[in-house]
Formats: sequence, structure tokens, C-alpha cells
Amino acid sequence: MEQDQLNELMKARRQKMIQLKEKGIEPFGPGCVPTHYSADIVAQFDSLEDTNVTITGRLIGIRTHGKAAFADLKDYRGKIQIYFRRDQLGEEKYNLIELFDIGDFIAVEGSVFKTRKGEITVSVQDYRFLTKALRPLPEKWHGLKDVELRYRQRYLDLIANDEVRQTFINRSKIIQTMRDLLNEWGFLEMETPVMQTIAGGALARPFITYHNALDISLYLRIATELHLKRLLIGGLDKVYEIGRIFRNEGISPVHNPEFTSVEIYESYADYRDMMVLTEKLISECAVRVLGQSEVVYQGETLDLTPPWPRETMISIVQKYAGVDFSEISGDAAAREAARQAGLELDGKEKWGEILNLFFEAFCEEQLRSPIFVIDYPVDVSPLAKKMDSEPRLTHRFEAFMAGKEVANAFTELNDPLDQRERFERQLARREAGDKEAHMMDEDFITALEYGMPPAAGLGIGIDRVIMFLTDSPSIRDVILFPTLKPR
RNA sequence: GAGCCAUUAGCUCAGUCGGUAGAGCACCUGACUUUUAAUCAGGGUGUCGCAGGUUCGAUUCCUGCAUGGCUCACCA
Repeated sequence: MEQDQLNELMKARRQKMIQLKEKGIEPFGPGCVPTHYSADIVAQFDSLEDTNVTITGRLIGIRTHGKAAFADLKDYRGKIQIYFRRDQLGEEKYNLIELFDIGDFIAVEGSVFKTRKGEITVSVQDYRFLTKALRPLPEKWHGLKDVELRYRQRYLDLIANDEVRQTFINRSKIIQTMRDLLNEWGFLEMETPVMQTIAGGALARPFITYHNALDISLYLRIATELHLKRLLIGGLDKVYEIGRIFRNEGISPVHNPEFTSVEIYESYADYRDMMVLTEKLISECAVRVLGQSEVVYQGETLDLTPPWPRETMISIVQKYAGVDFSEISGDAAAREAARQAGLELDGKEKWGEILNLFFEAFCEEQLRSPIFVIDYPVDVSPLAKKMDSEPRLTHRFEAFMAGKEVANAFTELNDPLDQRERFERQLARREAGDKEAHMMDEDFITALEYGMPPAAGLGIGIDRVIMFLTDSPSIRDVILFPTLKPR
């Protein structure tokens, strides 16, 4: 700020600030609690007409008419017009409005009336400066479009673009609704460590930080999964955590290095129960926040009303890629099918990884209306329980809509011996250079050895759900301060 | 990480086939007691992202860099 060259606009505002001080008016004065919000005055005009109100807010427009002036005051709940008259305020006080700038915060006291043109207005009997704005606001007519400014100076975006403001209000309501629903359903919100000595529960590269006193490296969590399962072992049967997750990966319209997930665990349930919970949770958020269970996302109508169809990954791959994995038995045969389909391989992929590759390459994008893709291969599901009838597959599903994943869930693996084998397989991949492979977590296996009840777990990418419910094309539109390079 | 595109006034944008730039809003001066994108009269407020190169001359052409966007790669 200091090194900023003061342009004409800023000089003018500072000059007005100095003039205020010279007149004994503090340009950054104390607060003033309003009696009403603008929207309430408009809504309750019939009962408020001619009564006195005190309102506060930011000046967003001024129209002077010599001996009278109109201005628009924007507050938390909307905006309202205010009306200044010289014969009402007295010459001295009236002339001071010359020192108003768009962007200033003021408090006004006055009576409610309606103008000739029918605009509900507060006729000012007295006013006070609250805060001088030393920089000009973005232009009101076109708003703020420069995406870089919008992200770096989100406060300007929130002032200038009402739909952005509404998106973040809805974000808050959606998360609150999730909490309400989960609490209503008997789940308890938990808080587990963000800094961990082993980053587990997902296949992803973690961020690393350092603790001075302990002289150890710590990872920022990539999932809340393994700690929440420890809570099931401890007898907290139904738990969830809403919180920030950190993954040291690329940035895209659907990926931000830090994002918000909700993970939900229910003892004695299985993945079918989690499908019912998922569709209820997401559709009910839409109903409670938007008033309907159908949303339009980027021109595409998504009907969130339960139940959503369930279809196996093998069946979907057969449908969209024309390859029937129930007829393919070994790793080599699967790789041959992949080569014929033109998929790039490094030659070490297992059957289940190939099936997943087919799914990602040919199917994901096709899944437009909400659907549960079920029965994921064990090779890509190190924490999910195997199917008894088909040990190459697990009781796992992911929910998709508009071609994007929004939820992932499975019947939890609670066999400590099987879990150890899965970790060891991941470890081998890690040693082969796969930085996203799971780490060995002895402490978690020890916990499993004490016995974890059969359970199901669910993870939802909250930011993506919010994208769908607010019709936002990029995850950056639903994260207040998305990760950017420093300027 | 790769490719493509963008970066001009406070904001939204136009423009210069190479001669250092313009509009609307905002802002400044004045008029105006029911306006509301107020109106009327006057005023242009700029490191044309940064650094080099070519040139008599670069905001414009070339190269590099920075930041952002999109696509791809990456990504339970």
C-alpha cells in the first residue's frame, strides 16, 4: 500500500479524509448498531412507513440534486435508497455529503417513506461517517470480471458481483444442512488430526511440514479415513468429519490443493446403506437450500431425487467400451484388451487397474445424471472389503454426475491380515516410485487387531457438490480464496 | 510439466498493417429539492504486465520472463 503510487482517485479520497479530520469528524469512527436491515424495511414497509429507523451500510451510488441528494446504501441483506435534504439536515451537515465517496460506510437515522416513483426510501434526519474508503470500488455496471482480481481480492468480487455473494451464502447453507442432516440421523461430528506422521486413507501425494520441538516431519492429511475408523474401534458407532484435506497435486477446474470433504462412518452398515445415505444427503441439501431436488448444471438438468441407479463398473465398461471384463481372467489378457483399445500401459498393470483404466478413459465422461458405479476392483481399493463371491472386486461405489466424481464409499475392510497384505502391496508400488501409493500404517493395523465392527464409510467432495448446486463451472468459484501463485 | 490464449485508465473494454492511445462507467469543476445506469456544461487522470532485441522510432514486430484462463498430463 505504501509503495503504491497514489493515483488521482486515491488522492481525492485521502483529501476528503483529511477534510473530515479538520472538521473534527473521525473517518474511522466507532460502530453503530442498526435497528433494521434494508430488506426488512422493504418487506415491512406498510408497518414501518413514517417510523424512524437506523441503518448502516456501504454507499454504492450517490445522485446529488443541488439542495437534495439521493444515495443507495448496501447492507448485509440488500440495499435501500436514502434521501438527504438541505432543509432537513441544515446547511453544514448537508454540505458535508460532498465528502462522501462510493464505498464509504455510513450510518443514517431517518423516517421511511415512498417516493413519487414508488421507491421505498429513508429520509435522513441525521447521519454519521463510519468508515472512509480510500480506494475506489469496481464499477457497478459491469461488475468485476478479471478472474485474477476476483480470486486474489475476493472481497471486491463479493461487493461487485451479487451472484458470487449468493454462491458463498449457499455454500455455507449447504454445509450447515449436511451437518443438520447427519446430526438428525444420529451421527456425531469428530475432529481428527490435520498434521499426521503417516498420511493415509487415500492414494495421493501429501504436503510435508516440520515440527521444530519434536524434530520430525509431519504430513498434512490427505483423508480423514483412518482416524475415523479408529473411532469405530473405540465404540463411537456413527461419526463424521467435515474438514479441509490437502493433496499435493495439480490444479484444475475440479481440483484445488486444499479442499473440503465430509467423511461419514457407520458401524454395522454396508455400502448399500451408504448409497441410500448419499442420495438422501445430496438431494435433501438441494431441497433445503434451493427448494428443489432438480438442479441445472451448465445447461444440463440433473435430477437428484432418490433413488439413483446402481450399475457395476464391469457392466458400464461393457456398455461404453464394448469390453466384457467378466470374460477376461488374467492380468495379461486384460493388458492385451487395453492395447487393442489404444490405452497406454507400462506393462505392469493388474486386471483391476486395467478395468479402472477402461472406466476412466471411456465411461466417466458419459455418466451425466446421478449414478452409483459399484463393485470396484480390489487392485485400486486398498481399504475396501472384498466381495465373497468375486475376490477381485470390492463392495465399493463412487457416485458420478455430469461426468464428475462426487462421492466414494465402501464396506470397510476390517480384517487386519488382509489390510496388512494390501498395505504391503502398496508399499511395493511406493518403492517402485509411485508417490501416490499408500504408506504402511502399523498403528492402524494394530487398531484393527483389537476388532473393528463391520462398517461402511463414505467420502464426499463437498466443493464439487457445491459446484453442482450453485451451477459453478470451476471449483475456484466455490472456494473463497483458491490456491494461486504469489504475485 | 506441455500447448493455446490473455494482460491497455480505478472498473469494463476498443485501438494503433510500427509514429508513445480512446470510449462508457468512476473521478474532478459547476448547475439542479422526488432522482434511481439521474440529467446538463466542462476536464483524460495511463510504466499499453516485466526485461531484452530489431528499428530513426516499439504499446504494436521478435525473444525471454511473470501472472491468469482453457485444454492436456497429473489426480480414490
